[in-house]
Amino acid sequence: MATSERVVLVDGSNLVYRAFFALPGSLQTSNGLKTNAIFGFATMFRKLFAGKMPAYGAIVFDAPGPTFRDDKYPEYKATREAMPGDLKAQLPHVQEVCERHGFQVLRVPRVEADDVIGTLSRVAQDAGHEVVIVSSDKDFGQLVNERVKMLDTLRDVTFDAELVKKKWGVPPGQIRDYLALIGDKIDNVPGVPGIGQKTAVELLEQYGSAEAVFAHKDELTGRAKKAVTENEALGRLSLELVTIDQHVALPVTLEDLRIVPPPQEDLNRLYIGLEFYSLISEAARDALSETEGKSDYRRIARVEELSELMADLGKDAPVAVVPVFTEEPPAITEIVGLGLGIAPGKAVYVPFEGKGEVLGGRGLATFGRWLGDATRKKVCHDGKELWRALRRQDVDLQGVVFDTRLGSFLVDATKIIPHRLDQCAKEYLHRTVRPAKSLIGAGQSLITFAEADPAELSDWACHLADAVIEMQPIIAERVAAEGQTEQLLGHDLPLSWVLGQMEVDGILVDEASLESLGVEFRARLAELEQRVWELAGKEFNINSTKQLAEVLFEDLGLPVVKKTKTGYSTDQEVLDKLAEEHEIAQVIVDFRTMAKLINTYTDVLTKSVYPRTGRIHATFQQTTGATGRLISTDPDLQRTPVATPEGKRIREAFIAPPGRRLISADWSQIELRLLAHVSGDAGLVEAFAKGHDVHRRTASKLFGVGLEEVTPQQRQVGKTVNFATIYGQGATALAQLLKVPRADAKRYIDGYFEAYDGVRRWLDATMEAALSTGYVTTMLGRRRYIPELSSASPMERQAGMRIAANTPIQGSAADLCKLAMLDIAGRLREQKLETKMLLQIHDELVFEAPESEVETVSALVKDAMEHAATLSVPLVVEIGVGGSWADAK
DNA sequence: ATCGCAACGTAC
DNA sequence: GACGTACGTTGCGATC
Repeated sequence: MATSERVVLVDGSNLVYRAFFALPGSLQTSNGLKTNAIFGFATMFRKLFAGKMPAYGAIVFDAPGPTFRDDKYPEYKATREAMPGDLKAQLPHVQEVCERHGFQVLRVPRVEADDVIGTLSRVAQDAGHEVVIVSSDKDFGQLVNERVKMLDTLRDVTFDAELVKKKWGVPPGQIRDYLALIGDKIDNVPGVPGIGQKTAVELLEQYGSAEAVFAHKDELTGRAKKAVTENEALGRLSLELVTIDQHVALPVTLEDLRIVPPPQEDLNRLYIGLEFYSLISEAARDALSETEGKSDYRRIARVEELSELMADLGKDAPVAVVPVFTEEPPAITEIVGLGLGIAPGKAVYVPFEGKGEVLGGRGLATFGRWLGDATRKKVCHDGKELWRALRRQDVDLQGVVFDTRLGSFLVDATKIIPHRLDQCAKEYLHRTVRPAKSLIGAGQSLITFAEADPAELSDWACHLADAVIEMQPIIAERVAAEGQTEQLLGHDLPLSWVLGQMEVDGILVDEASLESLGVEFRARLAELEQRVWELAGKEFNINSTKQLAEVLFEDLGLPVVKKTKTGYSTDQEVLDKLAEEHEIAQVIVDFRTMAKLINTYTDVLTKSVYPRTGRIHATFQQTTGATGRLISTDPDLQRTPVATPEGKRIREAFIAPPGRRLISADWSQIELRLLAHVSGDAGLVEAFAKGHDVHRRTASKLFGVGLEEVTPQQRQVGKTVNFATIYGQGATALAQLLKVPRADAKRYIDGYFEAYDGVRRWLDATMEAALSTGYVTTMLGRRRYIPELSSASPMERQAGMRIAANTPIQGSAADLCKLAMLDIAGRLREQKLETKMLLQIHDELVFEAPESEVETVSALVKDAMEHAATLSVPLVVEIGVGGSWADAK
């Protein structure tokens, strides 16, 4: 028998309809031809060929005229509406797209497309081929087996027998019975009226087939019995209608469907006519890589092969290492396998767990020697994530010489966020990587990577690793061109390991107190809810701003303070105003506060605790914050409440274990000090140099009073105006913030720039430089490009200006903190201290220290943070120590 | 059912 | 028109 080849059978009308409705009608050529359905088809071909060209293929449509089903049941498909004109007009072009991919278009008179596909599928599998049916129609579920899969290209889900069962509740062998029972609205198949999806699944589980259900109708009970007894005839008819005939006579043989790819130029010409410019470049690139030779992807099956592979791996050229996890991080997952990108087009997949032949724990232990060998050079895309996962398997990843994710961030932080591998492959290689969804499904049909098809998984991992090894030199060159190589290799890459350690260590949480806090808050929430309902005179969902607005502004007739894009605003500011009018407003504010604490904090934090350690192991994103700030996710610990008494109680649940203490160290007014430094403003620098209260000083200038005469209210204004500068705020915003007339706010701003004219000059210079170069820089020379500055919209440009004002300050503060973290991590290591750095909250670092180290570490940390950089103003760090995070502040 | 967006609130 | 950087919740309409 010939070797197994791939046969792709496309359910033409299914795809054409779905593309038509899924893609916007705005997709059209300049002369008005709608192209959404055509585009859907064209992108499908790109997806199909992303792996390899199938050997055979056909697109099947229904031929006009009746079929045997219509003879049998005149109402068949009778309810179907005529094809929309916009779609009909696209059909000839769809056909052309198919033909120029080498696919035949089949229409067989008196035979429905389903039966053509069914028959071809049988012929192909009998010949030993692998069949892919492209459709989302559940009818085809009945054809699925070992050799036949069903592909939903729009959702990127491939159905095998297991997924069919998962999705519809019955295995492929029972799909026709299932459909016979429940019917099919679209095709107007009646089914057995009275039997729904749930009952059908139950009946088939018990009896195995529709036929058997009919045979045992007397044993049934309740509604099912009545339904089956009364409608058996309809059920039998339905069974005939939904059964795909796999033995129809066809005017073609499988061999007639062998794909002979027409010249690429033909397709390009067609795409140019249809204005599918993005696909033209794709096609041209695909053609190019085709001429460069086929990719060499393989899979390691035995440990012996592994040893051979490891011999010279990464000795000279670095190797891309791309992990496949059981499920998508950041959930704590295990490593399923590693893709190794050895050279462009050449990759290997090393499977440790999962389906098919795998190397198991012994394989990982063996390969761990290579992973831990610092002399073997590796390239990662997010090495921290790999390092962290390997740590759980007792492997210490060493020898990472480049990280494409960190590199991409330094090339241009904001063009793509958060610099995932798929985004980067698109940006730097113009390559679309196959989405994970296509291997593991989504939603209800979600499986783990360990359960994915081994051949596909291997191919996918090789693709990813290939992308990384091909991206590396491109990104390295761009990083160098931006002058960021030192930043990458000297700061960001080393810092990633420090962050990884922080993530692995995690912060200890007092779960019991968090939970009792939750119970208490919930009780209070219930009371507040009752009170709101009482005052409103009815029960409603207070969380719904829509319902709430209705109650406030329609039922109670309260005055509308401000509006949102879609209706009335009910935010804090509005409620504060309404509190003067009606008691309900304050209760709603309290309700919101309580709901927030429960939903966003107590509940989420409790769920985030990792049972094995009793700790929360958040992730620190290094490539998300546009200014270079670190970002904590899963959970977001940087937003742990601190302002209110209730919020503080949440921080009390973050604790040190017995014999240890938490140390919190935070910079005082880091951003204002940086503003003083970068602007060199004499007054501001002097204020900090002399240790004056800078908010008081600003207030004294604004109000023209002596430092001693500044009232607390005036100082508050000074503080707000100081911050306004950092954020590039205008008079309107400041006025709202201070609740003063806009004219007063304007006077404050003018007064501010009069008092600190160095700041004004710096802002002007920064703006000028930004406008001419298109970017701003931070202390360490990191760049942020600001495309908004050249926008046609004045509003966008204004936003660009604010970004330009803020980024050097916020970004430099981030730089400073990263420097301090690197320094501290190094010193803790050198001095063999047991203290662990756990959290970074932008200007605060939190440590867990043994009692005996508290004094040493406090001094060490203070010193490192205060001398992270030499500025024209002193840096001041405040240290707190306590048993909990709340106490340490 | 699933997805994306709006509104809101929290931190620095 | 409006305050820079973020994350994450709930609700809700649209999608298929």
